[in-house]
Amino acid sequence: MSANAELAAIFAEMASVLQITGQSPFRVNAHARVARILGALTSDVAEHAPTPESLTAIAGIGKGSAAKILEYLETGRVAEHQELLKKIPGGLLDLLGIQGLGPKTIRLLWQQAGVTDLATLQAGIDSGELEHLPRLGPKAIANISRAIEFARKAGGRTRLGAAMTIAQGILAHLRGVKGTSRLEYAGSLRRGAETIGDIDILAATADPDPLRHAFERMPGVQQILAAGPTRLSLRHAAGIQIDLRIVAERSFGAAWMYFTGSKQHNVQMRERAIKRKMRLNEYGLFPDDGRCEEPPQERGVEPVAGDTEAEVFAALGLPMIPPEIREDLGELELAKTPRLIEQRDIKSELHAHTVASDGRLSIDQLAREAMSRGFHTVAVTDHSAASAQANGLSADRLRRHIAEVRRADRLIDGISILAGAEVDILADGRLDYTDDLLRELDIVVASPHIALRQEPAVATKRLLRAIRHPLVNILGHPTGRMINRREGLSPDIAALVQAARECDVALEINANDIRLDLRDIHIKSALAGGALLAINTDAHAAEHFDYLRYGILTARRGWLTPDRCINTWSSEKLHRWLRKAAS
DNA sequence: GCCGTTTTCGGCCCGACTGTTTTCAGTCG
Repeated sequence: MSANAELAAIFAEMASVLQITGQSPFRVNAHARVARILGALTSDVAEHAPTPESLTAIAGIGKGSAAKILEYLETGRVAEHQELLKKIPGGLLDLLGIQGLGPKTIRLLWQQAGVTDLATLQAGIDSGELEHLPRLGPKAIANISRAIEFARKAGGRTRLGAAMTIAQGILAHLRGVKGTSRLEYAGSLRRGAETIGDIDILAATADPDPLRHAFERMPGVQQILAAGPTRLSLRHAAGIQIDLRIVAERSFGAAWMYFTGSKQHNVQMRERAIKRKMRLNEYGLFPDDGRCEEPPQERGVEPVAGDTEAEVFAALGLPMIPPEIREDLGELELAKTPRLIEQRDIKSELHAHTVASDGRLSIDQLAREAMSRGFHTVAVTDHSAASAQANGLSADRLRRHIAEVRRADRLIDGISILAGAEVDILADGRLDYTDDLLRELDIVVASPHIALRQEPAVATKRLLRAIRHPLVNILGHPTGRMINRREGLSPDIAALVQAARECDVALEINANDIRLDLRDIHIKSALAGGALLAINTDAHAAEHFDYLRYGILTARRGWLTPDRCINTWSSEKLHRWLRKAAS
């Protein structure tokens, strides 16, 4: 783990302990915010010999946190963190993850019933002794019990692609309900986060009842968690919570903005409204008339904006900020939003497999699928020999495969088919094919598949060696991580970026939603460091081309503009770039 | 704990819903 990630974990843990021990919520927030900031930094906090001044220059980090960061960099620990951990049983921190259990209740359970972890909580529920605690009746206990069961079964956050599929199904189901004029997904799903905690759906209708009934009775509903007039919340058999919020059409923009978040972005937006003598909530942006006893929408105050998100942003003097970058990471300081990459900008697929290795498509089928997506170029990049589990190609098989690709390229009009390979980066950084063989290819994607538990320094050296190989064009899924399955490598991204820029190698954003590698903050680092990026689906089947949307969402989260992505280039520019690398 | 075109002290976003409550605390997003 990088210093940034370790420090982020320390601050997050401190926030949790402070919460359970009943400290000021503002102090808790301050720690949580520092954790978030550190986790999203694009450069290593240990670099450039940080000083108290350089650290407090970062918004949200004050003198106290700066001192703790420096203490960690010097000694490898934060004394106050260690002290805090002694104050409560470690198992209590796990309980914060259970839906419906907050810090106050956890403290109550601990101090008055001796609950110290998940096991003692479960025992307390089973024995019935918790029901005698103040504010905890049979219903509350039953809810906690079901939440534990759900957390155990669901096993954490849902992958972006899986959540998107569920959300589309629900939208399709609700779209048929009469009177519903608008229906959209929001939340972290709309922001394109790599994993989704719950699916947020927003609807506008003049007649909420039919919609509420349709939502509660749709297939897969396991438990209704809340069902008010405008907000419903339920658990779905797919192992994810789904929230529906119903608003009037005139509030849709403000509500969509609120429901899309992120939470921290919303806080910043509302504070900005206050500074401008206005008040922002999910019903609209209202002039502040100084009366705060009742919210403005309930007093018939005419909103300044609210129909559309663009209106609300404009009324606050902001450009339309794309959902993917609403993370309170500097987006409100923009005078003009960068033109982020879009799916229609993509004109080539440069990493795809055929039946020659572990794909399901022939060369011909792959080419026609790419053509149907409007691409001018597709690269056939089957696995190299070391990937035996993926039926990787020996040198002889690759030579015959190249000939077949060239033949297909001659026979099929309308797209250029490149002969390439996804060549394994061996544990020491050597490539799995000889230079003579690599020289016969139009494009080389070099990727790590084995030895993915290497120490960061070893991994960095290994990947740098691959980037510096003169015949490599793209570094494929650089960390090899698989979401919810394996962590992958943690190389020094800044070092990879610098080498990639010097060697004119593109770093891949693998669009398969189990990979999404590089991830958003790495993309930001790559942009800051001047490296090129590629967005590839790593298709093994026709439908895998659909992964592109997840690659695009991730790229946008990294603020990627089309010019820096080689897949947006014209055929001429792309092929010139590839030839230049070969010469 | 952090921050400052009203502030170096006194603020710190805003609303929906539930359960155990006779008026609201806790949780969530």
